[in-house]
Amino acid sequence: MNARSRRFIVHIDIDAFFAAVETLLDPTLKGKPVVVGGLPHERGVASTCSYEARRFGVHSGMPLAKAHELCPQAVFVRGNHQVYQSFSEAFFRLLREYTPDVEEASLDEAYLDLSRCGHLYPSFSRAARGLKARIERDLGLAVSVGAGPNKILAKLATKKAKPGGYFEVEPGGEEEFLRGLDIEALPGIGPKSQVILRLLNVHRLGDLWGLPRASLRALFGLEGEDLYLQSRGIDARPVVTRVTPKSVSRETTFLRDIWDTRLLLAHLAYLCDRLTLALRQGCLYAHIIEVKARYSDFRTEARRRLMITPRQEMGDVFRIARELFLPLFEGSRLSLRLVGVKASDLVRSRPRSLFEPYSERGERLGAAVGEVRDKYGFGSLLTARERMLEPLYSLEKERGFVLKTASLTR
DNA sequence: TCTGGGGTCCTAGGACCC
DNA sequence: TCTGGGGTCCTAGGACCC
Repeated sequence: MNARSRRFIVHIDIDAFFAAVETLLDPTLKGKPVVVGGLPHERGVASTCSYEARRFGVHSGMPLAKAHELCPQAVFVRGNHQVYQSFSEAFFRLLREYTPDVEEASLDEAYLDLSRCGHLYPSFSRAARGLKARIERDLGLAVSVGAGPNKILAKLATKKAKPGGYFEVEPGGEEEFLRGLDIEALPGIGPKSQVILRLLNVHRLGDLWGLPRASLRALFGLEGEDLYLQSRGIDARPVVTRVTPKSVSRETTFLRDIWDTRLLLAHLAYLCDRLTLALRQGCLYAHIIEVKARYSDFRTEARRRLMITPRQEMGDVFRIARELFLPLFEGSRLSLRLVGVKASDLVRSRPRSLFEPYSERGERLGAAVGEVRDKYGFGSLLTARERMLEPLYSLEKERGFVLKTASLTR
């Protein structure tokens, strides 16, 4: 098969992304264990940690307190998502110079389909290696790159390449490559599925080949079908260049559980404000608004509403969020550790409704508020309700109570 | 150890319709 | 008067990923 007709997928992943950016911004962190996600006494988990921290057994998803216990000398930073966002944008801009067929798998992870660009690259492998070198030079961040005839093989190749390497699964080499991999490596196999598979004495992808398709289907549903195929390196999923996100959400876990309804509503308003800002920036309207509450016992409940007319404005979204939230909260006897709000079933433009006159005033107000905030920061303009949070926030900041988020003043 | 925030996708069950 | 079956929509929740 020549290079022109072969499918060639590249998967690329920035190593320890948030920690790497922090080290770039503050070179004194170089060579030190770095944990991004919060300060050790705060509620939360590590979102990223440097390879130096991993040597102590720290990993992402680990509670901060535990990370501190394992590695007290680590540097703990809260992190700054706006900075990561701008690095991510630069990352994807560079990738799109190589091909328009780029899928944003996350902030720091992408799939590229080079197949359509065969005429540009005499050797796909060389193009992939060149891309890796280019990213590292221009961004100053180490990346791992995997390549293969489809997404699953490219992704697994990247795992093999970590940290900082390049690995390619060549045609014919799939079986040998896959056989010995731990089932944990397969995306989609989380803790729950692992328990089930290990009980069946399935530990490596090769072991999975012994299970009939019907058994996997019975055990895992549609996910089982994927398991059957992906464990054999079969994957027809295309690289998708998505234009519209499926959902947008904002949520906060408080440093201390909250019981005060007024305070909770004020925070809900603040989240709706941030959410609608994101919707406006993306020119998105939501058919579904959902509110989430996590109680002091860690139980989580959500309530959603489907709307015929999609919404974007703060006034509409908050009114609905509040109507969903109050019965949820008042029905429980517990204080809350988390509130969240989510918009989904998103559309690009708002269809005109015959029965609801289009609120030009509301849209213009939203746009104006957005402009001021883009220029002077989110905290430059707050609703009266959000102002309620401010004294409380500054009052208790030193003691590290209530609000972890510094976004109010950002 | 005490459990983030932002996402995607799937499933089960009830309502409703024909 | 005690009753089917299939399809679709909607809600709630959960597994999983980075």
